[in-house]
Amino acid sequence: MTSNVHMLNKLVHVRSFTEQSADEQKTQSSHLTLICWNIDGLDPDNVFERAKGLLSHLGKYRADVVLLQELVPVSWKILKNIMKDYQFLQGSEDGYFTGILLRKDRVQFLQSNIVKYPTTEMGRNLLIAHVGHPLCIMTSHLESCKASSQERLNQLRRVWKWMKEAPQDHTVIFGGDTNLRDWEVKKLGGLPDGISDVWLMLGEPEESRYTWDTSINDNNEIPNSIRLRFDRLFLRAAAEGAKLQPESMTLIGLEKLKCDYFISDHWGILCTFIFGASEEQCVTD
Amino acid sequence: MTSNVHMLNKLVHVRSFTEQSADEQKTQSSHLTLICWNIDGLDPDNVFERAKGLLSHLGKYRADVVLLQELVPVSWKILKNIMKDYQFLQGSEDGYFTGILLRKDRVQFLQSNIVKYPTTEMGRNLLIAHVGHPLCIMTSHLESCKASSQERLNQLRRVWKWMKEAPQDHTVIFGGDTNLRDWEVKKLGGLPDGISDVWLMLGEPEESRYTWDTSINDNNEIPNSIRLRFDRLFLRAAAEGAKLQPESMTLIGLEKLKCDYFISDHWGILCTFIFGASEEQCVTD
DNA sequence: CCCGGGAGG
DNA sequence: CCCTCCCGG
Repeated sequence: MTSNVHMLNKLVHVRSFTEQSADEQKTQSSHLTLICWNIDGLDPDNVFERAKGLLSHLGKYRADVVLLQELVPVSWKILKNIMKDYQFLQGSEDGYFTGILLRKDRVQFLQSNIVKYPTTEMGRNLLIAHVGHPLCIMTSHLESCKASSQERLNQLRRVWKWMKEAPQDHTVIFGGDTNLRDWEVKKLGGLPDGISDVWLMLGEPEESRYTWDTSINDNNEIPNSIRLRFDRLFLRAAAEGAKLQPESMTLIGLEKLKCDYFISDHWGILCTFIFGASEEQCVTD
Repeated sequence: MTSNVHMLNKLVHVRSFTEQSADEQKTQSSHLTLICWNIDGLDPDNVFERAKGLLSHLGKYRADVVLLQELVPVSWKILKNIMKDYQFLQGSEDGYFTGILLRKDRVQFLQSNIVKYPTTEMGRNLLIAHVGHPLCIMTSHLESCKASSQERLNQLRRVWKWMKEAPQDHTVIFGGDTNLRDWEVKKLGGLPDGISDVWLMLGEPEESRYTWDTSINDNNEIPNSIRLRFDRLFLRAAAEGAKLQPESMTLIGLEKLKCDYFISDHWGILCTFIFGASEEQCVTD
């Protein structure tokens, strides 16, 4: 394990994690950037090259907030050893788990919280970080597989409940691998009042619809072409004051590595938000 | 195949199919008796002993109408060769199929009809017989297995439509293996106006609720105890004039054969109806 | 003809 | 982590 970390420290361009581009400085005060990605840490194939690819993306975008799912201890250690300018929060110590990475010079960590799903059979939970602005950042990897729809929807209801009950002065951003099918959200009566799906807010851009797509991604060697929007961001606005508006959403990790694998069987989501006055304020002020 | 029929002709007491009990004569003018049974003709085990058991029951009750599902050509030939006093109508020539058997001295056959289910993947259809009184008799074996719920409900809607649209002077009796779960009927908004579930009309007698019951019936070697009301009778009253009222419903085929098998994995339904004046007539005449 | 799990595509 | 098929319970 330790030698793996050393090897990767050599492989990646550590430089990229400490420098800051001019473009980035230009926008940093008005924007929040976020990456959400299930990195398929359970797949034992081409672990090093895939980790290298992941680090390359994380270093390229230097997002303010990184939400990861299917981390395993070895990948966690690798990231932690290289991304020294991020605060690391993990959903669990062992098995596979989620993580929240907060860029220290951009978001001020205040406190974190782990919420258990009482009936999960896959060890899933909800990881929450309260940070400055104020923001509440959440991630989860909801129960996998079609057959676990009921449990997944239980977990989704719990996520939505926590989003609603977060402090009213906080903007709440949830990002995760929801494993959701559209009919499941419909079954719950659609999104609850006050919670928005960021991809819907952006007008359902077709090019960032499917985050899991076996018509392109053959990491899992699934012969059927199946495309699903498993990975989603939800937003709950703060009650008043400055609001956060989604600005763009693109998918990352779309390129094949030399080993003929993709970084993960999921694409990553790169999303930018813009801090702005609330609509109410625009009208009334 | 032919030798099978000969063997069974020797085995069964053919006598029972031509004699008539005193009790039967007493009630025949006022009552209609019906048997509905999925006889599991696809199960290749103990075919002769099970067929013998079936013939024994059919000879014992000499029902006016017998509705069978999962007949196969060999069982069809056996029954046809022995039950000479019945008119035989079959839903199909090959594979497995449904049949309507009409006791010639009790019900007058007028015409029959086979209605295709356009999207069945299991070759299912609706078999209809118009007989005197006038009655319209229907049977079907709706799409099997939980996974085929959607197709099964399509077929159920079609059955109900045909029941509703039968000539208004006819009483309509449907009996078959519906493979229905209660939640599926609820999903359709319950029984449509004008169509009744005979078991419900009789006050939901607990002892004839489950027609498929692996807690007792081990023909399928299913270790879990699962009880379902797959086999159902529906009734649509004639618009006016004499009505048919359900009187009793009992399950048959509950006893084990010497081979340690039951006749079928389904119990049979034995149902009696009584011809009587309609409620309206009772009040107004 | 139930359910769940495992293999293969 | 898709789906279907098959098998065992």
